[in-house]
Amino acid sequence: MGDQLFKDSVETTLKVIGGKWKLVILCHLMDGARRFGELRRGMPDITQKMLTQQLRELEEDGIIHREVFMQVPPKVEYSLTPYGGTMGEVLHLLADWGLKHQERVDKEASPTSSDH
Amino acid sequence: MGDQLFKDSVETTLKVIGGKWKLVILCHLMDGARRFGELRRGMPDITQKMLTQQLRELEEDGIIHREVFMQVPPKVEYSLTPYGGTMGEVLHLLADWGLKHQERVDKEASPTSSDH
DNA sequence: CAGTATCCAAGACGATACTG
DNA sequence: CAGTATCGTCTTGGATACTG
Repeated sequence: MGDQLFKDSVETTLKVIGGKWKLVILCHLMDGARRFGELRRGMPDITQKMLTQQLRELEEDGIIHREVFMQVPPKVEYSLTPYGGTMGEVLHLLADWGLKHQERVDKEASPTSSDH
Repeated sequence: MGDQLFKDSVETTLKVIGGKWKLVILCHLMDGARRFGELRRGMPDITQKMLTQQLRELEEDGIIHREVFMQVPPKVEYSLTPYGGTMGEVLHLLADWGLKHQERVDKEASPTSSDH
C-alpha cells in the first residue's frame, strides 16, 4: 500500500473532497437535486461565499451538475452527476467509520469504565 | 443521507484523516511498523515538523501507536493500532476512487477523443 | 536518531456589502 | 434568488536552527 500510485490516488481523492463543506454538500445532494437556497438552509453555518465556492469546485471536478433555469426569480439547481454518484459508497464508509470513532471518543470521555 | 448524524459522522472522519500528510502516513504504516527516519525517507517532501505533528495527532486519535526504544542511538517505531487498522478499507476505497478520477482527468486532457 | 522551538508564508475560511 | 467582490482573520503548513 505504500507504493506511489496508491498514495497518489488517495491524495487525489482527498483533494476533491477535502474542502470543509464538500462532504456535507454531497450528503445533501445524494438525496436528490437541491436549489442553492435549500442547501443554505440545510447548512445554517455556511456562508454564501463558501457555498458558491465549494459548489464551483465540485462542478469543475465533474462531481455535480449546475442547472440554471432562465426565469424570474432565478432558480438554480444542483445535482450529482452520474460520476458524482460514485462517491456514494465512499460517503457511506466515511460515515460508518466516523460513527464508530465518535462512539469511541464518547466512551473515553464518560466515566463508565476506567479513565486511563 | 442528509440527516445530521450522517453528516456529522462524515465530518468526524475527515477531521481525523484530513491533514495534508495523514493518509500517506497511514498508507506506509499499513505495510507494517516504521521508524521515524524510514517514514521521512518514504515521503521526501515532508518536513520533520509536519511528520512529527501529524504523527502526534494520529496518535492522539488512537490510530497509531508510538513505541520508544530506550537505547542509543534513539529508536522510535510507529505502527497502526488495531483500531487504526480499520482505516484500511477506507484507504482502499479512497484509492480506488482517486485512481478512476485521475484516469478521467487524464482522458480529458488528452486529445484522443473530442476536446470539449 | 528523533525530535523541539521559532518565525514566516500561503491559503482556507469568514463577514460584510453590493448586484443582475 | 443566487450570486460577486473585497477585505480581514485564522489555520495550516514550511524553513531554519537548535537539542537530548
